[in-house]
Amino acid sequence: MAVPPHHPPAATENRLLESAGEVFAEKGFRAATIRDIIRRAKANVAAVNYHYGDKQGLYTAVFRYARKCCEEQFPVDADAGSTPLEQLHVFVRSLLRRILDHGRPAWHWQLMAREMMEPSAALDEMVEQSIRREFAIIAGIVENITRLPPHDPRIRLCASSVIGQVLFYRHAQAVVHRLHPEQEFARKDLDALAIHITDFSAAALEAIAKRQPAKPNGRRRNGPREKNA
Amino acid sequence: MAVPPHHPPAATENRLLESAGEVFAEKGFRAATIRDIIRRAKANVAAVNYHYGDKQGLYTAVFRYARKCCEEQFPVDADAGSTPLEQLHVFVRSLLRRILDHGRPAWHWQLMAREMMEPSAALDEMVEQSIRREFAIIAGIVENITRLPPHDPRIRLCASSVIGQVLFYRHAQAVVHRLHPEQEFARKDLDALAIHITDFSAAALEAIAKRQPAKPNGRRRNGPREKNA
Amino acid sequence: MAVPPHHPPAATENRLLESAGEVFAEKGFRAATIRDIIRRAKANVAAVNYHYGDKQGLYTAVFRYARKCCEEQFPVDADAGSTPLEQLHVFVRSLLRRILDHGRPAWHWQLMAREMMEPSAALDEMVEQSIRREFAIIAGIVENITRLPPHDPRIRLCASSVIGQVLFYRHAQAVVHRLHPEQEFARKDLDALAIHITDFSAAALEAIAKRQPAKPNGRRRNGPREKNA
Amino acid sequence: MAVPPHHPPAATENRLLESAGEVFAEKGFRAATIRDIIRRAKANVAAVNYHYGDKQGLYTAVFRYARKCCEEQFPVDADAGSTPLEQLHVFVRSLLRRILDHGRPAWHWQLMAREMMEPSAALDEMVEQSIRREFAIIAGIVENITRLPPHDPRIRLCASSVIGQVLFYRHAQAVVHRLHPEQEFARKDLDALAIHITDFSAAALEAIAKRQPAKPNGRRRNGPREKNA
DNA sequence: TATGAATGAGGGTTCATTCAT
DNA sequence: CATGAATGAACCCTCATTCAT
Repeated sequence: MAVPPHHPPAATENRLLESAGEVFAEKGFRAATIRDIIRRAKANVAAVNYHYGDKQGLYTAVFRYARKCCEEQFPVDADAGSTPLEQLHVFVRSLLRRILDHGRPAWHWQLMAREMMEPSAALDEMVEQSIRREFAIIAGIVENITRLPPHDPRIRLCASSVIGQVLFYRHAQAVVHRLHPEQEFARKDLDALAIHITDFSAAALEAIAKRQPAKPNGRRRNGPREKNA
Repeated sequence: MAVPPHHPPAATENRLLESAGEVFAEKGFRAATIRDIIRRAKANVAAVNYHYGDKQGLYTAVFRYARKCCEEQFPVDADAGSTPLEQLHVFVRSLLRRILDHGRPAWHWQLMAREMMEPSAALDEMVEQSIRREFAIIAGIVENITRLPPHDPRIRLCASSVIGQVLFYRHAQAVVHRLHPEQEFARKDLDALAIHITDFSAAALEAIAKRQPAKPNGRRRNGPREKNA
Repeated sequence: MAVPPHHPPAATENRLLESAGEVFAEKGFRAATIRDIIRRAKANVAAVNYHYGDKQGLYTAVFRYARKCCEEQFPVDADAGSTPLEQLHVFVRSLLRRILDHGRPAWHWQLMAREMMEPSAALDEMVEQSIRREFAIIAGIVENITRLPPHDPRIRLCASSVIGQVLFYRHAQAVVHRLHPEQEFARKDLDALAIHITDFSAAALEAIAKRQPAKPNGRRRNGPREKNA
Repeated sequence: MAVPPHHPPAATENRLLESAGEVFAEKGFRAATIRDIIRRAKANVAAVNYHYGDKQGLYTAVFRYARKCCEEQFPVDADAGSTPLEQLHVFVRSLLRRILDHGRPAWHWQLMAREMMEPSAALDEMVEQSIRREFAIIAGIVENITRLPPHDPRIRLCASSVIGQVLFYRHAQAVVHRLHPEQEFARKDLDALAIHITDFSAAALEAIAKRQPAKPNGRRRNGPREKNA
């Protein structure tokens, strides 16, 4: 007979994590109730405290679990795409799919969005363990396209501009639904969105690139005079 | 002489709205407790119920109050700036200041961000009463720059791209702080940010314009709406 | 010019008493809220405390008001009816109408019923000021019919039997409605009920009367042997 | 040997039911406070919510508990007593004891009285589950004594007259105490009362019987219902 | 005299957590 | 290991009452 697997009833823990992820994402940490979670997981009310100490412990466990799942499902392939522009496209499309596609775990990025708004210790871990790396990737792509010097602060700004365009559809999804009900978020719609964001960003970045080689002689705009031009 | 006002007109109500705004923005609707709010407002537990019916009533009142303040403080001047590019800059800078500058009420956009993530009836009102109008403004600016036909869906996408870049600093502020602690958000930093976003977006929009079949000087939506129809 | 009436704004007090009577009768003392009362009376929230000290004060005032109204509307005519049996009929019918007829003040006996179940100081006053007199009347009638000696305890029992049959339709009205939905309580139904109760009681009382003159030789029943007769 | 029961089976629940019964009977549903109940039951505030959902749930549970107790303590023996008159006596005495004797649960009929005055869903259940059956019993007895045809409405009136005499001492107990302080309610006093009410009612019913067109010995509804239809 | 804003005690309910089994 | 009954703190809300006007 084969040795029984390490933790036969780890099944309970997994169900707990899945349920907790869904509920936390749906309702937020405070509004989520343990009883809601254990009901979905068909577990006992004491199971949470038994396995994770308390509600907070379950929450952080959920985050680790989510990151693990996410990494397995979307391995970071920094060099997908042959040209920088293609890399940009792949990056944008991948991010867009991850945060909006109804794939598993669907609740991961909803949790992230919540954490961004109301950070807890979980966010620190998230930033260090994955976000920083992701940001470096897009920064690298931006650097390649713009040919800006490696530590030019504009790289950071441009990377933020790219990411901001993408995250908009997660953070402001409710507003988009209300303003433009015709906008859907099926796979093909996401890919169309990715193309737009890529084009938009590419044009901007290439404009910067064009100003680059010639060295900063380009007249920088100071902004319009405040009132009467 | 007029009779002195019955009470310092609704002093308690105003204190309540201010405190509630802060607490709701900080903790969210659920997590915010009435006791916290009335403690800050130096009011009584029952005051909320008396003036606003219940917690929910206070919440919507806070939103209306915030919108009123916001409109007084930042009157919509759709046509500030002489050229479309300047209009773009004014719009971006103004939005950035509103959502990040610590003007009064400082908590307004934090509340908005929460509503976007977890919409309630308050968001519907907000969309209809102000967001839709704001979006129309930036869409108009985009239309002028790109010379796209009025209802081209790309206008909506581009407008979203612009707004997304701005909102990023509100919604993902916590992440930005952690990734780039050197980024500050004083007035001058915001203005620098506005310049970047404007430049980035302008380049992208002008690239689109260039691809357009130079439908020559279509009437620029520029001057004030004709007064007397 | 005639002197203005004693209390011109006694109108407010009257509206207050009327409203309070209705609400107290409907919901009971505890469940009735001052705000409910003043809303119906179109009065101010402080009016109750101003005029009657507190809720309890209003309650007792309502009772006095109710008794006054009742006495005006149904003056006690102990000697209505020429024969004792007719007196019995008049008494029963009158009581039945008072407690069930939808006349003004409709809520008086509902209040009484509540007080009987959960006595307060108001009941003491009510007993001394009217119930005792009413009971003496029916006791007198019973005495006349049965020819029992004036202080025979059976008089009290019989009077209670008569009254019990009548009150049943007020106190157990809800049950009657459920058990016998066909039973209605319009004026004519009440009068039919009165005839039944009178007949029923008269037969019982006359049976006692018959046993009377012959002196207590009638075998008194001890009740059935407990199990096997 | 069986495992020892997990807990003293629902000891808390029973204490809760008993305390709740007392408090509800004393103060009524609205005025009764959960905190009062749990204090008497030496239980926790949340126990009520845990076991019964909410206050209302506890209330209906109390009613079911009371009925169960009552049925165990006073099993319905419709045919106790050999003659109809003896049956009448047994019925009256039994009802009187149940509603006034301080048997367990002492508060049951006080609750019932409250429900009759201010009905809730609990009354419906009570009517269907026990009152209707009880009323059928007394109606059957009345039918046997009066020899009225089975569905004669007078049967219902007479049964109501009997029950009304009994319930009077429950519903108007407070008035009786004030009017006739000498009336006591010990076991022997109740039995004396029962004799009076039986005699009073018997005389009335026999008078009706005498008026009946001697429809001779119609089958007396006496023996047990035939077993096998 | 009459008003309505303000108060504070206390109500029902919810919830994370613990503990004996 | 796992359970479910039990706990107590804290929440939102209601209400009679008061006070300055």
